[in-house]
Amino acid sequence: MEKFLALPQERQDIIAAAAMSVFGAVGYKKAYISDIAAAAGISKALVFHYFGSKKTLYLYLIEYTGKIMAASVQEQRNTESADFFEKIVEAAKLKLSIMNRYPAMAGFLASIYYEDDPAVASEIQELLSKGEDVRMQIALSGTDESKFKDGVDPKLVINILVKFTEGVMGSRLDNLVSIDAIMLEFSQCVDLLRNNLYKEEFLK
Amino acid sequence: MEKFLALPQERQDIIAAAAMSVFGAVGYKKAYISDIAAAAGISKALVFHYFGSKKTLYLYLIEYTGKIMAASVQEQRNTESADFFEKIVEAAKLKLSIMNRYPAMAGFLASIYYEDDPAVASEIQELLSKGEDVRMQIALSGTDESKFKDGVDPKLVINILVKFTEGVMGSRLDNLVSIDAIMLEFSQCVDLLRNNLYKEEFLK
DNA sequence: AATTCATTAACCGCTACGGTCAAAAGAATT
DNA sequence: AATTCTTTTGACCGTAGCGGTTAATGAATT
Repeated sequence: MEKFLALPQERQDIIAAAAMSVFGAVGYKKAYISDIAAAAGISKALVFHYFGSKKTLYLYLIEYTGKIMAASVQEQRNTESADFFEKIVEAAKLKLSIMNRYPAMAGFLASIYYEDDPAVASEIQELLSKGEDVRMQIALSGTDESKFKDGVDPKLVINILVKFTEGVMGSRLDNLVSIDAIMLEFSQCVDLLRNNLYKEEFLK
Repeated sequence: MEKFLALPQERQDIIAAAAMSVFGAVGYKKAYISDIAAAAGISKALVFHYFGSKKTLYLYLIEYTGKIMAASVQEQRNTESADFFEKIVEAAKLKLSIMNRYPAMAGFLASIYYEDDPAVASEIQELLSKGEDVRMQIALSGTDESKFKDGVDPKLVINILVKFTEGVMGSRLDNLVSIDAIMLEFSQCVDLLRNNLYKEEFLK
């Protein structure tokens, strides 16, 4: 695997993205090295040259994504936005930026959760315990309920925002709209909600 | 295929669900009859006895789901709710009820969209042209903009609701929460939005 | 008991998988 | 330009397992 790590970063990204994409789409067993190689635009033999075996590649990806997730959560902790809506937006921005750099990662991480092939099942638990979902951590942490208008249930607002965010993230998986456009739209929507759900006096 | 159609409905449902689930998860080529048979709790040979070939089974499912979709859209047309929010709720209810009866159908339909195996590619266009997405039809049809408060952009509201709905539907795919609970929560959220985004005089 | 029909285990030919390797194709060095 | 060294691949191997068939099993019907 040293061979692979000696490659220029850009090349590593291409290959890792191809592998994550294929593994994520069909799971460990049905993810064929030939598919991954084709997606990366290299020969099958070269993949084996870099990683030695399919299992090694898979485990490398788990470790790799785990590190990125951990670093992201860390980064999130540093931006201590006070306001509830701001937190949501920050979390979404972070996740979108990750998905921008590693477009296939979300699908890969999701697939790990369901993977049950005995060849790799045991090694998976490790990552799962570490890489908690970013959004939930943010959304569920101390909401300042007093800011909401009377009659507005904060739990429902959280639910709307979480599901809305999931919907936005989901739509990103396929299509071709730019990150910036999505993020702008997202911010506007969140603003609209804040403007109409917060009491007047808390609108900045 | 007459053999299959002669089966009790419940049995047909089990087998169709298993097939949709596997096809939907991994696509036509990597969906093995042995996997489908195992998921349905029957032998591989029996699947061939019912359908003759993998392709026949696949095409049958496309036709089958197409009919259900068409019937649903029809049913939707009959419930002419006047109000925008009500329309959203009605559409979501309809889709949830379909997903309740045919849990694997959403995934299967989604997968059809990306299917590019030459063995079945041509036959797929047929369904795609017919089975337009239910939500969009509803959401984008004549919105009564005048009801919204000043400063509330209806496009953003539609976006929030569509993405929120997608998020709700997506969460349904995995977990075990009951349809009713989801639907109740969903209605509450939509109500909350209406109560805060409509002008006072339109809140019934 | 003979007939019919649903169901399957065992099988067949063949595709294509994971993995190897010798050699082609480039770079770098002399 | 010849030589060495590294990167990359086409062709190959053994084998797992695919789509599909068939003979046999068993339950029900007459």
